[in-house]
Amino acid sequence: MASGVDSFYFLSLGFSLLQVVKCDCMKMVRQKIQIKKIDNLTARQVTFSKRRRGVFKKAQELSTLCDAEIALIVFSATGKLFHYSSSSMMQLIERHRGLSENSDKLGQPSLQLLKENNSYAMLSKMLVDKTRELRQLMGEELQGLDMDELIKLEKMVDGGLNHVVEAKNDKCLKEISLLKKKESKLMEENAKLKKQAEKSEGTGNGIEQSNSSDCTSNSRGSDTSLRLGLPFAN
Amino acid sequence: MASGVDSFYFLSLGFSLLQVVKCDCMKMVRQKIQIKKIDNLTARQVTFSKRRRGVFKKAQELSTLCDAEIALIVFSATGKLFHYSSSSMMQLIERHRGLSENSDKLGQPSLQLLKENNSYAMLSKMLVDKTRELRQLMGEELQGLDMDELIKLEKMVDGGLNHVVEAKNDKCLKEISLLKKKESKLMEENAKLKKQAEKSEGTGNGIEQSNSSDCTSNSRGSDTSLRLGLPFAN
DNA sequence: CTCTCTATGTATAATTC
DNA sequence: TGAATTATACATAGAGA
Repeated sequence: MASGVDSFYFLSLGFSLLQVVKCDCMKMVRQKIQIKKIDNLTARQVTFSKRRRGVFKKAQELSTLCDAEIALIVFSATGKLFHYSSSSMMQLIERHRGLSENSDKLGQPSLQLLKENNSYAMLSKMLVDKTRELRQLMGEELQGLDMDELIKLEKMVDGGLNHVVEAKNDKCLKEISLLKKKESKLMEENAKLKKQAEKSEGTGNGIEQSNSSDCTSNSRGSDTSLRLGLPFAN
Repeated sequence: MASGVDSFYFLSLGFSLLQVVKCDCMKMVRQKIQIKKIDNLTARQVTFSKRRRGVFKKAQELSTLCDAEIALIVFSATGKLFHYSSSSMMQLIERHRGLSENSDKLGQPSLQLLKENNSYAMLSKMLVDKTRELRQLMGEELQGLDMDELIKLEKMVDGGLNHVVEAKNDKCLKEISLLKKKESKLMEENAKLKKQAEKSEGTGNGIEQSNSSDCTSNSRGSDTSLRLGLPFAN
């Protein structure tokens, strides 16, 4: 209540000031347009270009924000094609066909088409089911479940989590031990080479060559080892 | 120039007034949202339904204003279909097919069938993918994943688990409070009946009957309440 | 056709019922 | 669910380059 009154006063004040300003120096007063074909060709083209971009943007946003699949096809008055689809246009179109009313009307005896549509619809349904299952595992769309089902679901997800963590830890340990092995092997090799280099120090020119060639041939291995090793803080 | 300055003052004044008003009685401050999947399921559904309507409206307006032909297909995350087309969906789709890719025309008589089979195969593939995803969430078929993927998977499953547990706890608490309410109501009733029974004690045979019948009819409710209440140690 | 700029119309996020 | 409300963010008409 109070807020309504307050903002009303504010708006009144705003508008009256605006009016004053307007009388002094404003020329453009944007009209509220009505939705019917724009007469002026140029204006129509400009509007088409602007609004087309707007619609495509909105479609993309909807697809991203809400995890929806969208296909959008636009033909300009001159026949130019613009289109967008969040995934595969063809797939979306076919899915649309499969789900919306019978695509081939008038008793078309296309048995094969019928069959395909049928099994297509079935496949589609399976996909929907799987998707819902997936979403429930991710903790969404849970409102229809009762306590027993929720507990069962929790156990499933918990079990899954355990498996994943286990697999992760295994992989982690394996990678670590593998890298440690590589490390010690390389250190060994390194030490050997250093010794060799010390021996040949007397000749005076063997150092550079052997060092550089060794480095290049081994650098990939040791680099990888170090890079991968760091995150585990060992 | 002058207009710019004027309107700037106006805006300043407006905003400062607005701030004052805000401090007094405004609560809602709309945030600028970023375009990425909305986490909260309810919010996502609400946004989907709002923005979907918005996109469809924009599409219609574009079609009317600029004499364009438009087809729009939207699948919600749950697989529900929404669509619009300014003329015939089929016709637009066919036109799109004809123009978008002239890959294999000329003498291919089963072009349509081919494409349908194609998308059928694609749907099949999607199903396979979803199934694998499902199995991975359950902690199976993990051997192909590297550390990064495993960590990502763990986070996903963990998040899912949290959601499920949360939903379960909510449901549980709700059931408990409902049952407690029932319990107290029944106890009240019970006490009343007991009093009544005491009054009629003079008759000599009313007590037993009323007590026993109350207990049996209420035992299920209170038992459930106790059993469900225990895990939360309250 | 594209881009910019500004003032405005419109869509919509957040919230309540 | 769906329907309001409100304040804000965003889209876009109109004009010019």
